[in-house]
Amino acid sequence: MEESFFIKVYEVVQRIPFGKVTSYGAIARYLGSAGSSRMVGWAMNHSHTFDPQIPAHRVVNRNGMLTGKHHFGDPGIMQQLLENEGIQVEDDCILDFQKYFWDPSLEL
DNA sequence: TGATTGACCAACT
DNA sequence: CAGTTGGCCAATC
Repeated sequence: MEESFFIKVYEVVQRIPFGKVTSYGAIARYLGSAGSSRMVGWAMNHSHTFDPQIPAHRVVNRNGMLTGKHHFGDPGIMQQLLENEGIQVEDDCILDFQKYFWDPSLEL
């Protein structure tokens, strides 16, 4: 199966357990290219095109900041989804980010 | 078809 | 210490 880079991104994101989050760089690095972290964000932008059920809200930047919240249709949706999973979010930043951080390279 | 951008990260100046 | 640049892959102009 010759899956493209962004296809693999979707696979990883879909495997993020409930109540957990990860970062763009972590996924990109797990795939073998730390520089492709931008592609991860781009892939999330079109995630609904591939599969609208992709939990893109569980993917944040390295600082745990909800940088892509604007791409969920309306700002605030991303925070609502995270809080719905028991994750505390304040000022567009995840509290105890390390506690909820899920590294694909550790699980996969 | 070449150049630019994109929800980032890390290193260098 | 803060600003800039390089890097990666794919899509859009």
